[in-house]
Amino acid sequence: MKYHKIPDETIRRMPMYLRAFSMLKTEHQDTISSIHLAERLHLKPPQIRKDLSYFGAFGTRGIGYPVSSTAKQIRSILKLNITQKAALIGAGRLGAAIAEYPGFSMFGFDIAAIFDNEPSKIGTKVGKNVVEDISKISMIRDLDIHLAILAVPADAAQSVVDMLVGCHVKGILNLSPCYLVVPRSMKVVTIDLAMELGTLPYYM
Amino acid sequence: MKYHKIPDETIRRMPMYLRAFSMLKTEHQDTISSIHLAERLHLKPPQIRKDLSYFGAFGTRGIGYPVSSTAKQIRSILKLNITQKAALIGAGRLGAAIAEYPGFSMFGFDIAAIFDNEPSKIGTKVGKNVVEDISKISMIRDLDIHLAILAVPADAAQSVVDMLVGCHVKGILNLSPCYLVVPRSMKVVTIDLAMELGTLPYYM
DNA sequence: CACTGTGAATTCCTTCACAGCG
DNA sequence: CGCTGTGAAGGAATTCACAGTG
Repeated sequence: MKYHKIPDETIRRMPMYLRAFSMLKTEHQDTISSIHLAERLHLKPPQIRKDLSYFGAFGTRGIGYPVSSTAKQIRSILKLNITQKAALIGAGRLGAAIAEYPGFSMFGFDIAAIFDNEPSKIGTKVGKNVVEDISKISMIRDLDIHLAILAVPADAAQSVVDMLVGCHVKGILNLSPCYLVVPRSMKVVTIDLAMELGTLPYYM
Repeated sequence: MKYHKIPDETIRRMPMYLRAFSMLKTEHQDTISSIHLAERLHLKPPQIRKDLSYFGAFGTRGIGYPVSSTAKQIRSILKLNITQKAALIGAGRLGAAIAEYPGFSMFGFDIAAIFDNEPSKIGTKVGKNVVEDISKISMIRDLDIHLAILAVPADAAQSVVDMLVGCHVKGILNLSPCYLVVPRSMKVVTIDLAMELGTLPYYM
């Protein structure tokens, strides 16, 4: 295919595809057509074919996509073929839930450090990590971590982000309901539970 | 303005606007222009003007939008002017984090019941509610609750949803990484943390 | 005059329709 | 034949540009 800018929406769907292919693999299915994959994911078949074709021709005509090798391809496109270390900031209830969330490992994420500012939490174990004092946040740089998950109160989020900039963090998953000011080199994804819930009554 | 279908993306942004206007109100600002609001929200001014204009002419030319009355308008558009009761299914770590999440009240949400299937959790207090046995899920119908938040393991999610259909639930915020089969009358929003995190390394 | 409100233009994304291939 | 891969068509959302107004 000749040059095309890859739509952001396509990138957003790639992890969906990765999850689907991973699950198919555990089901010992070795190929899947765009039609059947579309059914699973509530998408249209041409959508899937076009999305995947941006990155190459992974499928076999007449058959479909080989599960195992396509999963591997997607993993390397998303740079999830190498373990991605992430730091978790905030060891409250939400932080603890995230630390023990089993779903990250399928994508190759590893929570490699946890920080909090509350003395009573520092030194306790959350998931597999011991909570460190936020003042030791430069550990993130030393450990060569480039991803952070923010599970702190909204009014603390920006000041934590400013620290993370200095630690060479490149991507943030922000769970606070607030807008973060970051350098252009940093990518932020914000998830705001209340906002997502806020659209539902409109449709009911 | 003549008839226009309102874009889904506009609906998705409305809670953002509501949050922004609510915050402006607590800051005692009484008007805001689309330019300044756009700066706060990292959007473009015409986007905001167009979004709001789908629902009417809330602004004052030469001045901007009146904070208090626009907030009220958005709240009623989203049907958040009346308290929306929600049931929380799953009282694990994630469920507990959600039960105590302070952000829901700004949007008028009230977690009115919590359910779990684990005997050790039933009867304990999480947030302001006592955890009920999932077998009592029909309480949802009796309490006239039409929203549910799903914080259960992925393999349990579909079976819970099937029960919720019978309870006349109309909207679900699903926090499990899975696709739910629901009747057309039901609206589902799924948030998959790992998937959101999965896009970040690509951009780094 | 400074801003909103809005048709028109543009950009972006999805879907179609079919050529091409195993 | 059945499915992928893909230009082209279509549709949706964003942005522009400016008329309209307090």
